[in-house]
Amino acid sequence: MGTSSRQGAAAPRSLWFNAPETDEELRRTLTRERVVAEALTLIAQQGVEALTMRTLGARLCVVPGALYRHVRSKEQLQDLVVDGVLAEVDCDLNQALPWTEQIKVLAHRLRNVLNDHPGVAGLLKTRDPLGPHSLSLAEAFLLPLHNAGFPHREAGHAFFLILDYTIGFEVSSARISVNEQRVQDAATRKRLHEFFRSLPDDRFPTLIALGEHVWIDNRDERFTAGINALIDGLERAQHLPPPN
Amino acid sequence: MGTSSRQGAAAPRSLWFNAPETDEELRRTLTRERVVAEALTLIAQQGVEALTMRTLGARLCVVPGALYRHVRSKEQLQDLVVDGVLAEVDCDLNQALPWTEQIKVLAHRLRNVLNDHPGVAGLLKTRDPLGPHSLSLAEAFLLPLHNAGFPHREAGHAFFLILDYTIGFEVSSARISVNEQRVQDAATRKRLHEFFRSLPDDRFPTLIALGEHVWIDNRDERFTAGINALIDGLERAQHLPPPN
DNA sequence: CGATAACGTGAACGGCGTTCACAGTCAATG
DNA sequence: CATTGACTGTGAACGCCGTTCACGTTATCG
Repeated sequence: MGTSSRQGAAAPRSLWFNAPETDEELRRTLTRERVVAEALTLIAQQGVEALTMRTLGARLCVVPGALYRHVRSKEQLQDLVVDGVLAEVDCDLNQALPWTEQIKVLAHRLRNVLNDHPGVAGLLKTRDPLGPHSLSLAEAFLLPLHNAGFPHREAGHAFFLILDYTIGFEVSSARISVNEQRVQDAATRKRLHEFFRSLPDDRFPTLIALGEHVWIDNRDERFTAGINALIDGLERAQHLPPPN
Repeated sequence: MGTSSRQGAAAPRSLWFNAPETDEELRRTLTRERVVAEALTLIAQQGVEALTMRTLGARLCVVPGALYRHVRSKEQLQDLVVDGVLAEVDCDLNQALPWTEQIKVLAHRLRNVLNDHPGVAGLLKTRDPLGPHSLSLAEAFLLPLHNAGFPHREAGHAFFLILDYTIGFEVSSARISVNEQRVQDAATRKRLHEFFRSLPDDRFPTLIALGEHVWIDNRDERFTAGINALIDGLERAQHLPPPN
C-alpha cells in the first residue's frame, strides 16, 4: 500500500523493469477480488455514487481501462459488489426456533448488512438474487418456510414479500428527510411541524393531525414493526385456507 | 425533495398547488409543463435511462441548455416526473368500506400506476413523499388508518410499511429474470429448472426443491398476496396490545 | 419608441464508461 | 538458454453525459 512509487509518473518507463519486488508483487496482485474489495471500501467511504471506474483505478494505482481486464463492465462490477455485501449476511439459523423467529432474525441480519453499506441496496434493484451468496440467502429464507409447511407457491410469495420489503425499506432509507436533512434534531422537527401546519386543512386534515408524528426518523423501530406485522400476516395466512 | 418551493413559508403554496398558468406562458413554445410532459412520454417509450437532457431537448427541438431555463437540474426534473406520475393515482376512496379494503384498493392503484411507468419507481428511491401529489397519496393512506383507530405511531408504521413494500416491489420488478430474460416462456423455464437442478444438493436442498416454483413471473399474484398478508398483519396488530 | 426582462443558441468544460493498439512481463516450450 | 505467446497495464482516444455562460433575438410594457 505505502510503497507505491508509481503515481509520480516522472520515472521513465525503462526504469520499470527494475522495480523492487514488492512493487512488482503489488502490481501483479491486481485481481478481480482486489478490484471488488477496493470498490467496497470506496463505497463504504464515499458512497455508491463515488464508485467510478476512474477513481477506482486511481485507488488501485492503475489506469481506468486496466479494470476491464478483470471486470466486463461497471454493471458486472456492481453485481460483484452486491454479492460481496450479501456475503456478509450470516445465514446460519437455529432450527429449533419457530419459523417466524428464524425469518425475523434473518431479515434483521439482512437489513443490518444493507444498512452498513449505504446505497448498495439501490444496486440490488434490478439484479437477480441468483448470485452465489444471494442463493445462500434464499436457501436460508426458504428452508424455515418449507419446514413450516408452506407449499411452493406460498413459500415463494412469503420469500419475495420479505425480500422486497427489506430491500425496499433500505433503498428508501434516505427518504425520511426534509430538505436533505434528517428529521431528528429539534430544529428540523419544528420546520416539519410548521410545514404540515401550513397545508390547506380542507385537503389534508389527517396529514395535519398526524404528519409530524409520521415523518419521524425512527427507522429501526419502523423496520421491526414492519417485519413483525408482515410475518404475523404470513402466519395468519398459513393457518387459514387460501383466502379466496 | 429539495425543490425551490420550500424556502419561504408563504411562497411555497402558490408554486405547489396548481401553479397559475397564464395565457402568456402558454404562448411560449417551451414551458416547464411541456418539458415534464415530454419527459414522461420519453420515459414511457424508451425507459428511464433514456431520459437525457440532450435527447429531451432534441425531442422538443431545443438545445440541451435551453431546458435549464425551466428546470434547475436533472434531479429536479426527475422529481417533477415522479410527481407527475403520482398525480395519476386516484386518491378517492369509498369510506364505507372497511379500512383494510380501502388500503388494499389504494395500494393496488399505486402499484398499477407505477407499473405503467416502468423505472419511475426507481426514481422514488431517495425522494421524499412530500411533493404535492405525494401528499395527497399520503393523506389517502393515512385517513382510513386514522379512522380505524390507529394511533400516530402505528399509523405511521403502517403507512410506511405499505409504501415501502409497494415501491420496493415495483423497483425490483425487473428482478424476476434469468440472464436478462423473463421467466415465462417454456424455454426459459426449462433453463431455470436445469439451473436449480445443477446446484450442489448438500447446500441448497430447499432451492432445488422449490426453486423453479419460486422464481416464476407471477407478479400480479405475488403483489396481491403480499398486500393481503401485510394488511392481515396490520389488522392483527391492531387488535392486540403492542406486541412488545 | 426604447428599455428591459425572458428565452433559445452555440460552444465549451469536465467527467463519465468503454475501447484499442501497443508494450512490458512471465511461464512454458523447444 | 532463446523464443514464443498469453496476459495485463498503458495512454490516448471516442462518444456520451450534465451543466454553464456570453451572446443575440424577441416579446413586453412603460
